[in-house]
Amino acid sequence: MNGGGAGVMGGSRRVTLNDVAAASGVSRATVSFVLNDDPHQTISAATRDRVKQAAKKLGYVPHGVARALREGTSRVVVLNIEAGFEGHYARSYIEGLDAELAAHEYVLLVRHGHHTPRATQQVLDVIAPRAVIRFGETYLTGRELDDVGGGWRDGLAAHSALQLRHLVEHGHIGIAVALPEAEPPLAATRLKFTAQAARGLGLRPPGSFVVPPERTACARALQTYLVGAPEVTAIAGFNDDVALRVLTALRDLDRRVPEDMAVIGFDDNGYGAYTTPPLTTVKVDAEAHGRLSARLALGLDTGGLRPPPARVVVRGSV
Amino acid sequence: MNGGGAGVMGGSRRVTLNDVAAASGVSRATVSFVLNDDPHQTISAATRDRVKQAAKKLGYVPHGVARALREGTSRVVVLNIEAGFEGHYARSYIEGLDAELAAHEYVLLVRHGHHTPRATQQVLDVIAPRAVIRFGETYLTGRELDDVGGGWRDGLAAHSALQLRHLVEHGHIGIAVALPEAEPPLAATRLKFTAQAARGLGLRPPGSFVVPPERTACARALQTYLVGAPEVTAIAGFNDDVALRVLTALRDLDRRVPEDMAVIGFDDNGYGAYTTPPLTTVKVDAEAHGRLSARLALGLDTGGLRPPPARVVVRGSV
DNA sequence: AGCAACAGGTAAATCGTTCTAGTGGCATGG
DNA sequence: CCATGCCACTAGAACGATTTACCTGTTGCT
Repeated sequence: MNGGGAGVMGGSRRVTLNDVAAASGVSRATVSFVLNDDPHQTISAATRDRVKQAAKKLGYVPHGVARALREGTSRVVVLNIEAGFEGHYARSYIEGLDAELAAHEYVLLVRHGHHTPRATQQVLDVIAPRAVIRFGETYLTGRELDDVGGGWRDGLAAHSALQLRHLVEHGHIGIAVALPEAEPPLAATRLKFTAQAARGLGLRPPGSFVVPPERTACARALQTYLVGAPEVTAIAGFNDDVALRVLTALRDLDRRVPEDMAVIGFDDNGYGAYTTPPLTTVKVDAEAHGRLSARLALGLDTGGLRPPPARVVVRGSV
Repeated sequence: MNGGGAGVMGGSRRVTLNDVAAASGVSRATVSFVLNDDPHQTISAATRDRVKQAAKKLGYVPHGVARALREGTSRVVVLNIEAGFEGHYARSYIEGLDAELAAHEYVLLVRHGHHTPRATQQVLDVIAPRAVIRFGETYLTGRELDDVGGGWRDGLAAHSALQLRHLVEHGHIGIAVALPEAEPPLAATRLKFTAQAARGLGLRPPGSFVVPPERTACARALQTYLVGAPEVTAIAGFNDDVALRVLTALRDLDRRVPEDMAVIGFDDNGYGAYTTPPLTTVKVDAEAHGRLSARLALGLDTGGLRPPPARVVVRGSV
């Protein structure tokens, strides 16, 4: 541990710009210019080399806090992600975001949970992030995707439509949407999208029902709903969690899937492969979306970044 | 928007200590002393009031970056969490950590994914966090829990033992451990704990097998293993994910659960309630553990914080 | 009176960067 | 010969807090 080579010494004093300046016999300013490749300055090649060598030898690494104080903003991007938005989409989104930011020397930090305005403000004051991304918003609106011509094509709306279309293509007309118990904002939006998609497919807007988490309650809720809606032959889950509960409930009610009732999930969470029958679902690769968010947050060119379309993973439930 | 009342003005200049000082007719230093309740300073009650009033009226909020530069460390704690450690435990751990840190005016930021040393170093340089917690380590060793007399009693070791004990209490002697495909560090440790626990219960160390993610491969692997180990009557999953796959595989192999084979999961992920039979599993409430980590990270007293013991959620699979 | 102790402050250094405003020297042009 | 411009670089002022060292009265005590 703590070998002497390059980099971080254990407890010893920081190597600062001053040290590098002293070691290479120039001023602090010059060092800064060299290391930041300031285009407005002309520095001789010789000096440039000396400075770079010295910096490397001393293991200089800029102090982000000082830099942030001076520049007014740190090289950090914060992602706020509310509880309940986890899932495959979020994971791959974070992955892409992280990778792209890292490529530009930025660090991604994620804030989980329910955020009071006060706490949010504190984050701003404490680390002065370059940008704060609100996962919920981004995901819901797909506005970022709009900016590169995606929008309805690649956003949540498109994915909702894809789910519905798959059911229609398999001959279903009576379709119901299964919603989780508590997720008002997202649920409302997605329901809206689904309704729009239905209109586009020549159907009437699908009805919906809430799936409680408890197993017997779940079966009861489903039965009650189905009694009142005998035309329903397919259920579209708000997400895979809900769809899996529906699958279980149908089994508990002795209805066969997909013969008696088709079920489709949303945002493959990985567990759908292990049920009987396995769950057909919509899978979205959000890695590119994450990268896109990163570039937008940094104000960079989004050059040709086109998220791949979502696709239906056909397993056995429809 | 942007009303004049309390708090954060939209785009206007920051309110600094200087502003407060000017407004209350004292020096910057005095303001700092007052607002930080510096015990080594004596400030008259009158001045104290004036300063506090002015600070409130102007909506002063200390600039964390400047403070971090001066103090050498910011009021941020970073949690590194490697991919593959998600689950109920991690979620509730994060929740507790977040809450406790917030109570002490600290902010929790989470770093996801695979962390190169370089990137990790950058985090340190960029935000100079008060502490960096490595989720994997904390979780594995349970050292923190040791410090309050928990240790083997409340750590991963204890939980592994609990899982095994439940099987033994239900009459099982031939026990096998099901492992995920790729998670070497954690898997090895947990296997070690399980072996120790087995010894403690008078059993020989359980054998283990790997559960591939793909469904048919999964069934094949299980069958192969069981042929070579006919004494096995119960399977302990490394986590719920694995246990659920085992459940599916058993069904695919036409073995009844729990009559022909018992299965128990680990770290209730919520999906176990919806299988047939539903999955019995070990549930750990890590909220308190998170709080504990927070206090330790801040160097505070851990006063009487005792994580509740893990418990077995008995459903139907054993 | 003489002197310490203390209350109630203030000025200025400090953290490590970035960046503006110069500075001295040399070449070019009229 | 002098103005101009460029090259290569430097001094020092920010950024916004904390904190040390010091200052100026007042008391209290002998």
